[in-house]
Amino acid sequence: MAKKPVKLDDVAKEAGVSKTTVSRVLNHRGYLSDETIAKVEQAMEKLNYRPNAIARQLYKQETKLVGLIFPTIDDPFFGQLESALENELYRRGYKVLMGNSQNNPEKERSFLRQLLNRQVDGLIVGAHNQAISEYQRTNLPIISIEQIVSRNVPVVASDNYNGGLLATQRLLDDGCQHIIHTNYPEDIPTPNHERRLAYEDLLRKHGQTPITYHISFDDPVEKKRQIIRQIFEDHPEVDGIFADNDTNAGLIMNIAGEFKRLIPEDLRVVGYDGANATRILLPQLTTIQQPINQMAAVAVEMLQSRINGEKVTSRMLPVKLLDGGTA
Amino acid sequence: MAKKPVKLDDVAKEAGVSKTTVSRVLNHRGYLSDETIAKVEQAMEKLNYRPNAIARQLYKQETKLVGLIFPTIDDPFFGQLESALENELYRRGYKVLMGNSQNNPEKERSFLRQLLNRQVDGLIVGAHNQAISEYQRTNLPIISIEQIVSRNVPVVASDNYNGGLLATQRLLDDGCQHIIHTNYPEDIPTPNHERRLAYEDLLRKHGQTPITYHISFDDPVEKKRQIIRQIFEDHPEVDGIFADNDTNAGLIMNIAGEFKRLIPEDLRVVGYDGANATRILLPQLTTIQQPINQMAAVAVEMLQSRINGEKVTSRMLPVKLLDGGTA
DNA sequence: TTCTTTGTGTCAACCGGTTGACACAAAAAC
DNA sequence: GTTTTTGTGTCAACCGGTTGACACAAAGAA
Repeated sequence: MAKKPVKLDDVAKEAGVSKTTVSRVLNHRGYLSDETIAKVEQAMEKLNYRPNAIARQLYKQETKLVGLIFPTIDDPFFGQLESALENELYRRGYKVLMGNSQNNPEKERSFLRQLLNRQVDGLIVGAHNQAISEYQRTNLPIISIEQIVSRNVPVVASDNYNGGLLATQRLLDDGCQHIIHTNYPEDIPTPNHERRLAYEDLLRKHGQTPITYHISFDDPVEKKRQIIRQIFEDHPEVDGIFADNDTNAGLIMNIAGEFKRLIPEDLRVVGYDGANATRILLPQLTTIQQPINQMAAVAVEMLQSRINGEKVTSRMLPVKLLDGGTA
Repeated sequence: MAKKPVKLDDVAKEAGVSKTTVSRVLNHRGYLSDETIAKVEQAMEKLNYRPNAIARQLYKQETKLVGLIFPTIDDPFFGQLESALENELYRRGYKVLMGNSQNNPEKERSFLRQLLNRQVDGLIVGAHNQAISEYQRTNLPIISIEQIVSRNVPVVASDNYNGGLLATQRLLDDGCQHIIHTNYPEDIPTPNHERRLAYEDLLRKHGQTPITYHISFDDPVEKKRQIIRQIFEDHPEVDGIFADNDTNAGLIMNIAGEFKRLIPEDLRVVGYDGANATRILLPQLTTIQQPINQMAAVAVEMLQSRINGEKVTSRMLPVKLLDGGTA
């Protein structure tokens, strides 16, 4: 039952030529007579020959594989991002090795270590874990998205500071007097953190006191809901919320209902991300839209350059405010 | 600049032993003295040695990679499904090669052809394209999810017929007189199609005329919206809709607003899937929940069995109705 | 003392492709 | 009629690990 797979040699024997000739037919190189090509192709067809990709990779020293390391894929933002990355990479002949770190440093490290063993030609990462030393001492081409990984890894990010300004300004323009912000609980300078800085800077300039609640990206939903309820309990006067992502904005809108707040009459909400899936399910949400597909395209382009041995520098892309009805 | 990567031989030389010994240290096999082990490990550390995974794969004839072929990953259902699959596979020591067919048969075929070249140890597929002959003539272990691929590929599906019954029954119990269904436009017997059959059977049993509108999964959103508007225009009397997925249910709820229908007073809606992301953004939606994580676990378990050379048979998992407020 | 057994490590073949070097015949140039 | 060019194909080394077969020394058994 377990018949051995057909190999190059078998085809060569069947066609009455040498391995080299078959390989040449396969790769269209060197001089071949039409007659020989036909013979070889018939033999391949007859034996249903499939070349062993691993053997080729070993010799060529390239796998045409790119690893993606992100926290999860079950999320509107990351789903769209990885989907766009896969598309761009496929166009350039790369396939994708996907690793979800789940914000588990152990898993991320183990994953990384394996990919570093010449399993991939490059890496695009956006996982939240810092300080994984493996990122430093490798010369595998790496690009990071919306995340600072290491000094020598170029970053693709959207203009988070301006996004924070746009969102906060909109709430101010709406006349909100008590604007609260939710953000990811980190004091380290991630791009996301810029959103908070913009919010705080602008709010202070307008004489309001910034208040930021921390919601971990990977907390279970129920915990997120708890924190949001806490906002309404601690600050019943709140009349504007700038959420650091659309999922949280969605939760806020639901819980506002629990507290009998009408949106946008009693409470205005601005989200962040503007991913496809949330645009479809929550079209009424006003949000800051990141150019997700463009970020993917740029990241892949940069990675390709690095694989080609060129130097690249970090890039920042513009965001825009998308009008729904919630602010 | 382009310093050659360190190889097994270099480590052997550094430690003053043979390749075999280093390989043994690496794989913990055979008799080794503590002294030798220490010497070798020091040498590996000093040279920052990383074993070449490709070379190992070539000899071992296994890659510890599993390919996933699905229409897209930018979708609540598929996002959660692939996320769960990745998790389960990782637990068993497999990494994931992701391919989004985008319902592009060309891409799916090309992808498949490449993976078949001994790039992966197995495949889990849920792409919508039928009749890709490559699926037939390979003896690579394959499991399919919610999709019929080929006679010899076992399927993991949820109980779609019962899901259709539950949804339709709920609308009937609510007293709906004019129930419409949306489904994917295929006449071939996919598991999804069972939802429609259940709807039609049950509706006829209650003396109502089944009406099904077709919405392609991969249509652009605007087209989907058009079709839904058409429903309200063609059938202003509609008072219940059973959507074949939650995204469509979300669109229906939005467009119901355009037509001044209140939910659930004027119109009741039942969705399908109950994925995490939609549960968070649309908690008010009544829907049929597929056991997505469990389906992933079962699929991986089945795949592992097939890789081990055991026979497996298709499995069907139960669904349940989740109460929101829309029906 | 001689014959196992156990510990330690080396040799060389192997996995399945790719390719530079080279052989040889036929056609073209001198 | 040589010499050069062009077309066609083969040989053998190589990519970087893994492992069965085997050599040899030291310890234990007969």
